[in-house]
Amino acid sequence: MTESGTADRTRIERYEPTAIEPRWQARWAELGLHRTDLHDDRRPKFYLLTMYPYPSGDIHIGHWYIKTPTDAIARFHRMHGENVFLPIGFDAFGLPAENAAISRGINPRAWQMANIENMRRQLRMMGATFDWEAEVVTADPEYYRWNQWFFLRFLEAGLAYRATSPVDWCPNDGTLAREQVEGVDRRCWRCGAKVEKRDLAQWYLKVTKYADELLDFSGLDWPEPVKTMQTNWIGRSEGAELVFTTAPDDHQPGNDEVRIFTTRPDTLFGATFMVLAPEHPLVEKLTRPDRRAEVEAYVAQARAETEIERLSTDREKTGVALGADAINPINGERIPIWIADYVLGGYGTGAIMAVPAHDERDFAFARRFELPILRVVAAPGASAVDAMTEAYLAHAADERLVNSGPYDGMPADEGGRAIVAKLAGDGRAKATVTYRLRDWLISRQRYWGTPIPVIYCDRDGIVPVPDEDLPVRLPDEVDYRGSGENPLTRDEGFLRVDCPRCGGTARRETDTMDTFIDSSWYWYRYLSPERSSGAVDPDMVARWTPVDQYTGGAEHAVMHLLYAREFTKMMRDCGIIEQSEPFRRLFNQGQILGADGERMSKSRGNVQDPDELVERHGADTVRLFLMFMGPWDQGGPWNPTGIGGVHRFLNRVWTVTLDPHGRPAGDPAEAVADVGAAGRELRIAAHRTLHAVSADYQGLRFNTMVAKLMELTNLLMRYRGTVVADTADWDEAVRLLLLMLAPSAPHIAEELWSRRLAAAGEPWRSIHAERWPEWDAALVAARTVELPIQVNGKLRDKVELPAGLSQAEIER
RNA sequence: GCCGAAGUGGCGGAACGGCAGACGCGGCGGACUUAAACUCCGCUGCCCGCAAGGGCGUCAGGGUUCGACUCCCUGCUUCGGCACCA
Repeated sequence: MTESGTADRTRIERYEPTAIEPRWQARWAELGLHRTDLHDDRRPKFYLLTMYPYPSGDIHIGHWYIKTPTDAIARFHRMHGENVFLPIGFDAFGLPAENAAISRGINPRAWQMANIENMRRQLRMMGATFDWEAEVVTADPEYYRWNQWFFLRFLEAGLAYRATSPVDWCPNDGTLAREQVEGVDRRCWRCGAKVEKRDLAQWYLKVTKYADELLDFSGLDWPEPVKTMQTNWIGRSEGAELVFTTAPDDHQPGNDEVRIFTTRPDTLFGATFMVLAPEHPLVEKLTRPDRRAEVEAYVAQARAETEIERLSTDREKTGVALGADAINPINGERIPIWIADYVLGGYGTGAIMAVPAHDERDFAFARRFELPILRVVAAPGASAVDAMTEAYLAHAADERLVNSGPYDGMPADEGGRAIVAKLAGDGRAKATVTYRLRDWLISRQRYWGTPIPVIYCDRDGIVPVPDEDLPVRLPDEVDYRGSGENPLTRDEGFLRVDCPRCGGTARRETDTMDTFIDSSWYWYRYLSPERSSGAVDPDMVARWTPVDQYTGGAEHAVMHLLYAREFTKMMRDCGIIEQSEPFRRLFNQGQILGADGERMSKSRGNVQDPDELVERHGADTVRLFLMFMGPWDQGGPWNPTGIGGVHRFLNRVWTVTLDPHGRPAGDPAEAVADVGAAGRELRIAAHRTLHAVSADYQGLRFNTMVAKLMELTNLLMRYRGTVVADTADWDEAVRLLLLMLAPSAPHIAEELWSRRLAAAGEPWRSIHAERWPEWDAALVAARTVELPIQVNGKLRDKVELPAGLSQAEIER
């Protein structure tokens, strides 16, 4: 390289990314650079997973933002001698395809497959090293049959069940899981329509069984916000279940048990009324005849309540008295029973004891309906009888029980325990734990999903489809005219089936599964996508999982990322795998918004098409620009202003590599006084850059990684065309620069590497098969430290001192 | 309301408790060019000053420290999540 430079300094080839990128992509495909031998156990494995895309049609720059740094991670780890597996697939079931099919009158499968074909092409343009051999497409019967198979295993294990209860219902998507209802005004996560309640028989997965286990994140390197969100979502709450009984009156005999959940058993003496959820099973029985009309009207209103604006939690409380009383188990006092929508049917026992003195909501309710408020907890010195203007919630260590009979004067905590202990004696109390987390409702009244493999027989009831009859295929030719109602419900060919037990005429379940089922295990399938004898290959799963690094958006913190953990635990409990957690390290990259700061969407017209950028600047520039924009977890509005700077940087890399001796007209080359010192400066800079860049790659800090490569390149530019460019130091710096650039800008690095090899007369070898270089620790360590001398916080002077001095020596 | 994250030049953003503003964009000036583009070089936080130099600066206010963008407290703003969870 060094001697050839002088010969041809005036006319080096220009950097033309579009000329070199397709060539190297083809070459890598030929070489199988991306392909992973999953059976190779001589090298440490690195399972790198990126959330598989939904094939919505076109890729936008947001896909690149997720995927190209992920490819850089893959290449970085390969250069460390690891056996990296970076698979890709498509999340092909789901509503958008079905809607598109309805509006265009084409089959969702055909539409989806065309989209996938297009996305494959666009993904390849990134120059990313996805292992396409491992691809899965969830709408493929050979994939979704295993969804059905899992469902049957869960059914056998008692982890799947059918129940009728009020469910969240979206007019477009049908039923939704609880996580899929968003916001105060309760809208569908996917289509934004308002969600209502409906009573329906639906299939559930018993994920609440894992509530406690899901709270344990030990051994997982996950972002704190995601762990916090999941923890809050699971909502563990310790307290006690207390049993009240109904008092007899003229209209009913009483003595029914009403179980309530409370976190404050210490306030039991302060319970001045009781509130049931409107849907509580005892409402009907307890309602006094003269209250019936009002109660029924309230229940009906509560049922429809999601259609009414629920603008804030501090809207005025509503409720109705049933006209019956309950008996407080601790003191035998009669208190009135009300129903109110602020008590939720699905949480705890659907009933509460109301202690207005010590609960904000109960306080507001008591004020509104003029119910008594009795203080039972007070700080020392506070009056036990004064009128309260707000609920007293404080939980100070020195507060004492008052108005609580024999428990007066006890510290609140201790009093609570004593009350529970007392009532526990005759079975009227027990310490319990309640969770916010609900079982996962997986039934969807949609066509484009995995059919739930059960059959309804008049004689045998619910009959699971036998394993050998899987998959239950989704018919391709269906009539999906109309309002979007599930066409399976009128597809006779699909519906009619013989009962596997009695052989009689039976009907198939027409609901399909939540598509989050598909995404709850796809990374296990990547390990054996063709396997027909089972959903997953247990040996491969044992060897390759948990996933070492997962990358994707944070928007699924309590959806996909929670479902995935739940599903893994269910698979484990069915003996399918041994793992308990799917993803060891998680990174949530930010989201690229449109230039207007809104989510990119075709309808807003703010979508940035990457093809266009690639055509103009090349894939390497686009990749690097996305990494350079800012911290990867940050995202932000799309602003391409700086992309030229990144392109110029790559141009300079091109120039210092191919034309070290050139000097552009107009650039006053300075004479280098001391070549040795300059070379040493270059060497130190190169090794320090390597040290820092390695750490940045490891920590996924790509923006500073690129900045450091720019700095090194700028330094090389300074010595370009001087005698320094003839030194071995220069040559080494360029070599390190290319190696460090290789994971992020793989095409230009490969091109320049090959030219260097050719110039040196060495046989070609891909830069991506090179080992990541090692830095010289002596060069990285600072020889001297500049110590600022400050007086009263102001900089007065600086001294250069050798590193590693003791404090006493410095002070001297 | 509760939980979480974040507030640094004109802009995107850097900074183990130790020279705030790396790197890039934009801007200004210059070289090259018949000219322009490209490329290259220099300057570019704000204020005062011809200059040397000085003052002020990391949302606001307190605190810890020889020293705070960084740690602690209080408040404000923005973004994300939750939504009466007893």
